[in-house]
Amino acid sequence: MLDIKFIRDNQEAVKKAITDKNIDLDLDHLLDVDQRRRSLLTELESLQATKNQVSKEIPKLSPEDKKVKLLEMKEVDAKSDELKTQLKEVLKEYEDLMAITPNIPSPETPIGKNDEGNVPWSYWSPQLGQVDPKDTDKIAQIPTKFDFEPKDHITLGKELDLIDTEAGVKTSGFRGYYLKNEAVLLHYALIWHAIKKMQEKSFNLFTTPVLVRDFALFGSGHFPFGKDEIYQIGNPGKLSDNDTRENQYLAGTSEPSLLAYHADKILDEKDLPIKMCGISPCFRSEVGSYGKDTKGIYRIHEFMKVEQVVICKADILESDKWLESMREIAQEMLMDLKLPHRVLNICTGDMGAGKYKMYDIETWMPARKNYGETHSDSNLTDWQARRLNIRYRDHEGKTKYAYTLNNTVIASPRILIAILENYQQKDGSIVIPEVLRPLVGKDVIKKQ
RNA sequence: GGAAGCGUCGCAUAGUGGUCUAGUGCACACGCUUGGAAAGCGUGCAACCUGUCAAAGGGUUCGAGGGUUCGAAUCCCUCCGCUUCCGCCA
Repeated sequence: MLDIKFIRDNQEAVKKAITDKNIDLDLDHLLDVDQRRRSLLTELESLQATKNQVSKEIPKLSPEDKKVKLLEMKEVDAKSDELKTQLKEVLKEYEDLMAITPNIPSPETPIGKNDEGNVPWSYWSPQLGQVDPKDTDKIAQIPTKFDFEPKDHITLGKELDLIDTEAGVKTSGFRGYYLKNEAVLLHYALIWHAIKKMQEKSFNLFTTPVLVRDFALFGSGHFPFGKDEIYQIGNPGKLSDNDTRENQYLAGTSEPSLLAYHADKILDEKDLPIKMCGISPCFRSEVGSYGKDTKGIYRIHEFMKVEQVVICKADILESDKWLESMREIAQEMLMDLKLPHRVLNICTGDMGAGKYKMYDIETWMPARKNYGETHSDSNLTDWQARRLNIRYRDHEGKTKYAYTLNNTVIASPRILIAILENYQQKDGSIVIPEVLRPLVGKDVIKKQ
């Protein structure tokens, strides 16, 4: 959500954001609705003021004057009923339009229509370290080299009895899966490694509700844009269509729950930044991507994620700093695992309405012969905080909307694809990344 | 599933039809005081609409909506949310 006053004062910038982010919104229409909203409010409030005034005088009036006044009031009531009806409609439209008005992207954000407009920002491999995105020779050397034909994670998973998608589909439906044996150990080792890291970096740890209310998903910006992506639970025990009790939803990430933890609060500037780390199962319907990634465990309906969220004061420079330090944490995870990866500066068309600046981190997945998205780092400035009413009192005693940011720490089992495929050996075994060996309890996964 | 209660300006609380222009305490900000601090004293401290360079000023808002009434924080109805107790249960 943007401040309506900001929208009025910065129409060109907002229009540009709408165009660059491919949002279906006519800003002039919103401004027109806002104008009507305000004039109706003004008119209604002045009628109310008249009524209040008259009500005060009534007890002092003579019976005749009273009668006259009461007749006048009948007209005022009729008029104000009419205005209320109009206002209700206008307000509904206003709120719907405000909800989809995008945040202004950062000056460093590339302008582009879709993911093809994303710009590589840096590369990393265990051999080369940090690689400049312009150094094409070095970039070509980043992918893991094999002196044999590498297998994909599906084959590896089957041969080593680690992943069973056939049984998963039988039980759960399309995109179902079971993890087995060492894959289970790897899965939880990754999560444990991530949690411990976040605690060392003085993030507060949370297990979060996955079953959440509408407001949390609206607040994070997952509604109304990504509503299809979210599983709706409805009201268990709902008796009829007239039962208007709130629906509940299965969140696709712990971000909404972490943010909603501070909804409707006025924090103290001294308590900022608030660093939160959430661990939760995540559910995604993937309705928009039926044909994509239909094999294996790349695109699945349920997975586990360790997520980082920062709530900081309303300062672009400070929030930029947090975006970078959250990116570094995510990269540190991949460096711990010695996985080649790259950071993309996400363009306007691929970044989502609420975002100010966004990086994706993609990890090398040999069988795809490409990088696959494993992390997503975003600065939303005050766009989410306005929706969730997360404010703080600054050193002058003024209340301001806070800035919010989020990034993945680790999402599993997708990251297992990179581990299994990059760490596979000629003999069909898989070496376990060094940092995870103490947790998994062995060095290599071999065929029985 | 059954029963009862609650929702007031960041927090806590007062207010049960006109005196509410919503009081008080805490927290917070500024000032006075002080060697410095605490305490004390004073002032300020909600959102929105209007107005303005900014302000002053005016107006609306007591979970949401509707009703009764000349007049509602207060009475009635519906909804939303919360709490407690009983039952069932991992």
